[in-house]
Amino acid sequence: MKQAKQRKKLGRPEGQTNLSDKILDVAEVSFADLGYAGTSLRQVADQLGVNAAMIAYYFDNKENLFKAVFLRKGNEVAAQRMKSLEALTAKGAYDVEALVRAFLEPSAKYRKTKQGRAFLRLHARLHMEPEALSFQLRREAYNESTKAYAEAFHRVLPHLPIASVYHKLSLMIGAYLYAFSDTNRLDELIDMEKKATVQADLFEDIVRFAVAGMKA
Amino acid sequence: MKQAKQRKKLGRPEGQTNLSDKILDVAEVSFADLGYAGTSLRQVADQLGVNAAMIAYYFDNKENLFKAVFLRKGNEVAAQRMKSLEALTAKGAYDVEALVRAFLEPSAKYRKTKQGRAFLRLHARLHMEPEALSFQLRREAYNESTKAYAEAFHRVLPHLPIASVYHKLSLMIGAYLYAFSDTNRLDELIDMEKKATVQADLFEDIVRFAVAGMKA
DNA sequence: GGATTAATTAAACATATGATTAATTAATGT
DNA sequence: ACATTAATTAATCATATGTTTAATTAATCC
Repeated sequence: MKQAKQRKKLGRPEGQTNLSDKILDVAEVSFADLGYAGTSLRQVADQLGVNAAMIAYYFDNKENLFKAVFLRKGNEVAAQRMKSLEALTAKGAYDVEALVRAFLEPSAKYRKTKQGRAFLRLHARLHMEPEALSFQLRREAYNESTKAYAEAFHRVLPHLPIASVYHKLSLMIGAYLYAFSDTNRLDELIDMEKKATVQADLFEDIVRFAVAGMKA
Repeated sequence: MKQAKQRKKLGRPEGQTNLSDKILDVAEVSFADLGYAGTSLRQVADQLGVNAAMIAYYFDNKENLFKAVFLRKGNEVAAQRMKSLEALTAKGAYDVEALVRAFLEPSAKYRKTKQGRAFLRLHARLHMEPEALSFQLRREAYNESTKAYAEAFHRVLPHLPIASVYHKLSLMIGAYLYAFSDTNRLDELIDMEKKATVQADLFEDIVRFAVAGMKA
């Protein structure tokens, strides 16, 4: 028998709840699956069994919540990319493949958890949206590292004009965004019998594809 | 001085208005720029200076309007892809590059008009959304032609398992979706001085990148 | 231990949304 | 010419939304 929606006790609860982190997690999944406009703050709060005003309490408003969700992991990705690039630079020598791996690895790591995959879906959506907010957030999180990688690629592909390096980098980005978003319907398109063949390694496939594309 | 919002004449207007096509056009831009959930039917109607009930009159409801918008050009793309593939098959011989061109050309053509570019933005968004409606529409529009191309690629790349061909095809799709969506911020990232260098041909860049990736 | 601050709920606000219905006018069919 | 059908507006419905405010309770500070 379904228990009647019991009234919660008023006022501050005992102990600590870590509510603001929980809000980020639930919102991340909702933004990933329903998008920014499709996400209702009330529904996010309901999933946590918490009053909707708590979102405003911790994050002021919807836009700010979205920023917090995106930048939480977005900044991590950018930082790890920069760190790997600096390591390669310090080592003195790198090639196209090393750069491709260093660029993609931070995102690839998120594929291992449910919450990480939600971020990757959200991330892919964000990149296909022309809204000002999306552009602003991507600028804030990624401008620095993307420019650094473009210059690094330019160093190992000196025959290409820098504009062409950016073009290719963005083709690589499109490819991995789609692959990591889990929206490519591969499961639907590949017959079961044939699927066993190559469960191989999606990541290595992407690296091979991107390396060849960059060098072409 | 702003003219007061004048009341429109009641009843059927004289002549014909082609309203249902106009609704599709305006909705296409709105879905592209604001997404499905972010699009308000009232705002679409307002842009046309028409009552919101007209959308229900022609398209029943929002979901149905979205389907109509997407399938209008989505089915065109699929049909053109199939036609090109049949032409290649009839000719007897084709290679990876011919297949890549045949697959991408129908979408590339839409880049020439404002309305076509709106479709490409909408199209890219749709592909990164995990919602059931998106999957259903992509299935309806693209399953047949995508399978046909996968088999054709398999014929010219016989050493690759079919599952791997699908993987690569989907990487190529991710790349072109992002490139044609005009959300890749290339204009922002490439400095003005450097931009003049290669305004070259975005389409040829994509073809080179994708051909190399498929063959890799 | 009393005052202050932090974390929570309940209630309400203003507004926006997708959808439906009834009335109205032009076009079409007979 | 008249009846029917097509295309439109105005008004309304029910509901959902993001946000704000006041009340309430626990934790922390002095």
